[in-house]
Amino acid sequence: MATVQAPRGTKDILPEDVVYWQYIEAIARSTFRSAAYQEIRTPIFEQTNLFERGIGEATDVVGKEMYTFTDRGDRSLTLRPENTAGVARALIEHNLQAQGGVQRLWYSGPMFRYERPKAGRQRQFHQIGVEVLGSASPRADAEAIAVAMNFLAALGLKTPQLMFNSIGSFEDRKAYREALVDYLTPYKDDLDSDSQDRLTRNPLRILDTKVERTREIIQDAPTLIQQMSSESIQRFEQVQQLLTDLGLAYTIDPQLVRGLDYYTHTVFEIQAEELGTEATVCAGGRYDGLVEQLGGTEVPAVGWASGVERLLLLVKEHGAVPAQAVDFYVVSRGDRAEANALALSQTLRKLGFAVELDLSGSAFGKQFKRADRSGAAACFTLGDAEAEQGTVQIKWLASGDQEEMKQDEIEAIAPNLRQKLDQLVS
RNA sequence: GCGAGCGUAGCCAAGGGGUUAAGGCAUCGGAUUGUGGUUCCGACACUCGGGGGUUCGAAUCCCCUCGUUCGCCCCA
Repeated sequence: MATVQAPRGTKDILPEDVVYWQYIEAIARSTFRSAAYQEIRTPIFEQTNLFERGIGEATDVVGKEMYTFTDRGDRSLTLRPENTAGVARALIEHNLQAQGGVQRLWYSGPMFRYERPKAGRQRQFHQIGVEVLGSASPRADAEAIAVAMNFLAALGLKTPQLMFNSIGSFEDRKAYREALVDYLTPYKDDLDSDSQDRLTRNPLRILDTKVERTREIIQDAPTLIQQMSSESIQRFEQVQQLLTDLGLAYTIDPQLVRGLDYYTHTVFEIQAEELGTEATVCAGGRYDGLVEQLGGTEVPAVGWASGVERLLLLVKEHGAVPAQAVDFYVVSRGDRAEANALALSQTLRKLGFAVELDLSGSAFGKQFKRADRSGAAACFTLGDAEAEQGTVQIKWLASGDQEEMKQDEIEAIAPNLRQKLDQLVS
């Protein structure tokens, strides 16, 4: 490409799409407010080792997807590939847990992963997520999931499927990893090459392979739940009970393993069938060890993140986010009238109206055409005659009714204008 | 990172070696020089993502490259 273009896997969000983003963000805000979550904003880049320590060096995200660079001070920095590590870091750094009780936080912003782009997957993408820090209660898990479901429901998504599993404690997983490796090692040569690789790096991921032969082998492999302590199993059952009590339908998916190392116990995904391969619209789980692993005290936590681009695909499909129109459109022609029109626009704006001023200087007919298309309720017209007499024509575009008034009366009749606008809306 | 498809105007597109690159939407101008939503007329790609090659001749064939889409991997 000879001309300039956005980097691969990034996208401009143009005004016609921004209305959808604002819609999603507004619903997120009100959903989180209703559950007493507070917003937190952390840096878009962090020290590289935060992610290495938090997410895990063996993960794909850290191993091959990070945007890492060295700054002028020779520091290794990384554009955040997710935000849980950053929030945990902020919690530690500002001693938020010392304020006692539970920290319920939410965030929204861009994340970066070096991946091959496709529909619903970009290199710069956006996540809205929540983190509940400081509670080990199964109710925290259930609440976080419930809030996620509230959010998706409020967005009007009809078919979110909640997939749910427990991957036990770190100890459970360690025991399971050994059992799994013991079981698989004799079959090593029969495994696909990816899985052979994972046998040493990340054996749990072999479970969700799609390779036929490997699937056959893992059919009879030991299961995680067999290795889980009775406490872990009890915890798993408690969360299930709570979800059931809340009337939330879920499917237990024993194959569900998250890609990041910090998860413990509860893991879940919410999927929307319509999206095909990139169907996961929200994912998360419990991460009891993360804060401690990053050098903080022991802070049990649970959270999730939702991909805004994917939500956007669904929300757009369901249509119907009203474009916001201006209240008034101001049309003018002639030097004095045009100057008056600018001043009038300002007056109206200061009175609280949304006003678009036509700057074209073209024929009144053309300007009216634009007034019509702008969706404004009324058009204010100023020409030579009005400039001469200090008047302005107000035409209500739906009815075609036109009235004339003095320019300096506008302030006085503002309440009437407001009233008319409100009537038109209802 | 691997395999495959696609790339013609702001948008949706036809055209698959022969020279004027269909059509629709949008936009702009006019009919209507101070009054809109309809209608009618007109304008709107020295050029087919970019670079190179084959050919008398390339949007059409070949190579490279960039972007995108689908599958794998992984993931929100």
